[in-house]
Amino acid sequence: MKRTKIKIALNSDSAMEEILIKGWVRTKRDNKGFSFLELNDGSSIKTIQAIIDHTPEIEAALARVGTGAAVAISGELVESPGKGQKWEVRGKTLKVIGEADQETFPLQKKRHSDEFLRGIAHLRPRTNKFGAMFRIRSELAQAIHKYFAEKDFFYIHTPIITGSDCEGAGEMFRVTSLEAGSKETAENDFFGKPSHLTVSGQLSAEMFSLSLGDVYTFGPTFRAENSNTPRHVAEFWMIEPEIAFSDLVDDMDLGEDMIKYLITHILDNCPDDIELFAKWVDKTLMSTLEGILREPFKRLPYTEAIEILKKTKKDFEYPVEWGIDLQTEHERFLCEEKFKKPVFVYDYPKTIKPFYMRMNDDNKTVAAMDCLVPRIGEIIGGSQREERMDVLVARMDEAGLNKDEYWWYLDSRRYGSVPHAGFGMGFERMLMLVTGVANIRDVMPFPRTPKSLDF
RNA sequence: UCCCCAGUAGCUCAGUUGGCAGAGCGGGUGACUGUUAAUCACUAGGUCCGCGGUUCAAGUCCGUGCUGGGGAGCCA
Repeated sequence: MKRTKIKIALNSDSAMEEILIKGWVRTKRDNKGFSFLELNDGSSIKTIQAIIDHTPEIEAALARVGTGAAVAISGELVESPGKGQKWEVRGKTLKVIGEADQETFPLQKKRHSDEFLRGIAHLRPRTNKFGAMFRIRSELAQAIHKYFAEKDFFYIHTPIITGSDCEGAGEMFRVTSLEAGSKETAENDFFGKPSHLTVSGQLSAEMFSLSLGDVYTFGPTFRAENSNTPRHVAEFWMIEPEIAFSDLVDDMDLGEDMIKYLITHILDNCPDDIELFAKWVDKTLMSTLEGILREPFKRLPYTEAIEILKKTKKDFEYPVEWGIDLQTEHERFLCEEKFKKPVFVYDYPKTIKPFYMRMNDDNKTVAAMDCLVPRIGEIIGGSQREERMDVLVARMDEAGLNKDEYWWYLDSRRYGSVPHAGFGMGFERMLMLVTGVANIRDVMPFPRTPKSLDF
């Protein structure tokens, strides 16, 4: 007989004379003459209760079963006479697939701290919370592809290994095939030049936007920053759409529409898993998400943001002046206190933004935009790209970049250049927004952070 | 990388002016004919993060290192 997934069994319309379920025991309750087992197989957050009468064989099997053990139970699916569940399995046979030593199995029938579970990241998906998390993570990834497919975007696989060592988005990890301690120079390394893990697929994506129109990348990204915060990791996933014949307003429209689509999709498709987070992790989750869906995001030019910050009576640790980059305290004030909703801040001073962002007519600001959301901060960072060859070259010279390294990038402006824009969205930060989880290490299977590379 | 806090049983934590190491939960054993993180009784369980120092005596005080957490910077 084929096993029935627990999710399917629990959704059954009718009783079943024969059923086989397999899963991990969450709890065993013994009575005189019979026992209850609750099984979870990961197909949903719910467990199915099995009741099984004691026989010598069953008792021998039960002696080897505790929390965490993997078992198979065959029997019939019947209406439960007990409270709390519609269906239960009346077991006839019990087979132990994999034992779990109760003296050493670290997961107990109680809540564990997030810190403890991080130390056993290989087992934490067996808990309700992390099982729910990783089902939602899967669904969110699928929703991203669905969203772009519906809008006729093309999915581009940009390279993980990059040869340009100055993409300007942070410290990079070196890639080499040389032995550790080797005195060989980069010319004798695998690629014959320095190579690194990508910090962004943007420059590559731009090339395909200027060919296929609307494109996106969705893949791993690496930053060798020594960041120790609940919002940063060394390896994370980023979504980077790039849209041709488009400006900064189109870019913000896309970002806002996408955030709303993804939230709606998760609320519609993961109600049981989201409920756990709304109940145990963030009591304000539902009102926060519904609030984001309800209204248009605030769109605020940087210059106006500075004026608002200067006018407010709040005592900021960092003084506000036109030309500074917004500090976390400023961003939080704008989206959590002043507007109480997601805020796009746009048209930043050119001095604090990279060379590829499009120069505005004031010659002081560039067409950049950051989307700030409550609690998480920057979830999207993007810009309209500089499509004018002469302006772009001047900006590269200002930044002291070697134009020879970017010959292919400049070619895209030399031949058939068009206005285009794009942004990067942190996939994990989106997951934090959707679930209310406060630490990015708890939305990833095996997070990579400074001084931490277990599993 | 900087600032702050923490590290005691498997987990969560208490531990007084420096004086014999504690609780709840979990585990084990037993009881119980419908339980829901079952209940009840009994029971085992410790490198007090590592190293060095002060002291008759250190979980407790001092120094240092490691690890974890929070805040900041960097950003997504």
